[in-house]
Amino acid sequence: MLNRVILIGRLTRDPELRYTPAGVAVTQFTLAVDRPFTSGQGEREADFIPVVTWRQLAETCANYLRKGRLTAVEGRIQVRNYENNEGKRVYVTEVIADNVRFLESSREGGAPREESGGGYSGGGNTGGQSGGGNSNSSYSGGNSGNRSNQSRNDNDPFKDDGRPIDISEDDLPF
Amino acid sequence: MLNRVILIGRLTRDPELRYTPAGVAVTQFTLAVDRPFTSGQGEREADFIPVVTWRQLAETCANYLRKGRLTAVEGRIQVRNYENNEGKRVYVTEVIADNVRFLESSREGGAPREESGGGYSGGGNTGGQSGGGNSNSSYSGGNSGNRSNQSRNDNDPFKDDGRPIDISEDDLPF
Amino acid sequence: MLNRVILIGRLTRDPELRYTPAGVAVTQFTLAVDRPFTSGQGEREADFIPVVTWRQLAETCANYLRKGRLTAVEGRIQVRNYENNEGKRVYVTEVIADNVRFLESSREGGAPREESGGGYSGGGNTGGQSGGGNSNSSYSGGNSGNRSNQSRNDNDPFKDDGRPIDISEDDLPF
Amino acid sequence: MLNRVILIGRLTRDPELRYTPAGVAVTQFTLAVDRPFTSGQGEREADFIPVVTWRQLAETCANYLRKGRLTAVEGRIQVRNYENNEGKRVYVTEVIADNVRFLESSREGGAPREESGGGYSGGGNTGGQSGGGNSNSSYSGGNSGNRSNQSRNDNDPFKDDGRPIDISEDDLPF
DNA sequence: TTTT
DNA sequence: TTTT
Repeated sequence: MLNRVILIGRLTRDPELRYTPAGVAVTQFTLAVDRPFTSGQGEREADFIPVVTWRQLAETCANYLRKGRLTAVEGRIQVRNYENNEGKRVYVTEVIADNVRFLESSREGGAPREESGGGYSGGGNTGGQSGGGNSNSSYSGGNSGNRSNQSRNDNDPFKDDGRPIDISEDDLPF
Repeated sequence: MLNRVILIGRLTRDPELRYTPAGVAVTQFTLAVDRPFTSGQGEREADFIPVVTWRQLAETCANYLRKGRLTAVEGRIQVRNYENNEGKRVYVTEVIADNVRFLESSREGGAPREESGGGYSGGGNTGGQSGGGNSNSSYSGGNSGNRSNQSRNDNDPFKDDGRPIDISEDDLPF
Repeated sequence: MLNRVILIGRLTRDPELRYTPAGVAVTQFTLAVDRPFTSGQGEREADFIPVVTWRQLAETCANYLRKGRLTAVEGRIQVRNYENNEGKRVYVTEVIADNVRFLESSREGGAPREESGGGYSGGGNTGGQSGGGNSNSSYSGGNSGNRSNQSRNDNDPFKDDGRPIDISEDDLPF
Repeated sequence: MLNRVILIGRLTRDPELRYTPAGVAVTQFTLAVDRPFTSGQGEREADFIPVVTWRQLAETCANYLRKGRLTAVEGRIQVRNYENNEGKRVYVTEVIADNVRFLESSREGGAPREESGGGYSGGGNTGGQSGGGNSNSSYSGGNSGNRSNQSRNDNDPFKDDGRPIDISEDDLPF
């Protein structure tokens, strides 16, 4: 009845933009969020949390987010499952974001911006923050609750095999 | 750097209380949280989100929560992983709760209270809400960020096989 | 850049529904939220937090919420200010809710339902939870960030003097 | 029963550190949080939200936060009230923070660091981010729910008149 | 002015 | 009284 998540962390890699067969944009990235304590061995650990955005917000994330950037994400936890090759049910947990804030612009922290062989096909993702400079931009997406992209396991309908995402149109609740 | 989750949903089963070898209480349950929209087929779906509590809060949850009860949970997302029998890395995502609110007392909604063959060994979990009646109780635990219990997959160090949880003491960050 | 509030508490009175001159519905109520600790004198205290909802969500809240009901609210903090009669600036802080969950239906807890002399003019607020029984209902409003209603001080443009709310149309950001 | 706020915004001024008569540190600052929409006149507005931190977290905030810095805050809404000189009840709403994240280090954005005549007496607030550079620091305080500092109105027991805060010891719930 |  |  209520499902709200807020995360601040850094992208572990450049975001991946893909499109459903119907042309709906989906961007996936993983946020490394440091834990607020150290492990028994005194090491600082992090949780690596997969995040999914849809439509306009997906395009914006693909254009402006990069590996290493500090980012705030607001959304809800979604648990989907599918049957893998061995007939075993696999559970995938992701945060479906409806609000993403870019806490670092291109000029500041994070990894150096390498526009090269990114895995995403959004095109035109040059330019960074138009106004540039120190103003941390922020974009927020619609309330679109959604199915989501994830590419960890075999037989995953969202697995990235180079082809468009294979889901029926009417499985998309928008 | 920031990781906050708030959920309201209903327990899918009675909670399971177990103890680490060092005697630390751990309670696991799953919250069914209805999605705020219907699927393409017009069905109302839910996310089933595993929740873990530790120590005093674990005891209280085991004592007062039951299948079907409406419950609010505050915590953080934790992603842990382990290698399964086939040498494959398995990822488990859970909400480590540090605050749980019982939105229904024994008298109200939820499933009827059946004290019988619960899977937990906490003992003495009778009594329900002392004052009972209409006062929704609420208990909050320490800040204990923690390793967690989960019992879906083979080789999971937290899998419930009847024996105490098999983790090294110094893997427990408290 | 990010502003998110989640509250669970009880209504201190029946909600008040009013309309802007343009006919936009606004409902105001106050949530009593118990503090998680006791005061120096050992008394349990509460914060009384004003909540404002707009449009469809306002109508639904006016119809289904009543004094004493346990309620969850999601929204953002808004601070508005105006000059009072003595030329002093007065600050008003409210939670603008975009999501409200009714954690108790009419049958359960809360105060008895007295439809009588309510201060709101929404009309037709009979019926309660259609399906009734144990299913806690929940309604969520649009993303409408908004100016808001409040009736504490003199000269407050939102003060309830029986007449419609006196604000210019183009002060309403929707 | 549940009261959680998460904000990201910029300090409108340097933080103010003070001490209760018992020597407990209290730091107050205001966060400017841009609204996610524009006003009827097309202007981007902000909410100015007062934040209060206590004890160790108060010291850390006074040492490392400065006007203009992008900051994340986690806490709860508190509404306190007192009678002013004219015998009128005044309500003060603040966010009592238990977790503050410094999203910009001294090197990056924000106003230039002017250590001079700050209004706080914490002393030794030199050094900035030790390691400096790109690592955004973050400090989290205890669960201390607390009475709080604020200096807007006459007769406010927390008003800053240069002398220590005038509250009875046993009004401090810790 | 406050809820249970 | 407000930040970028």
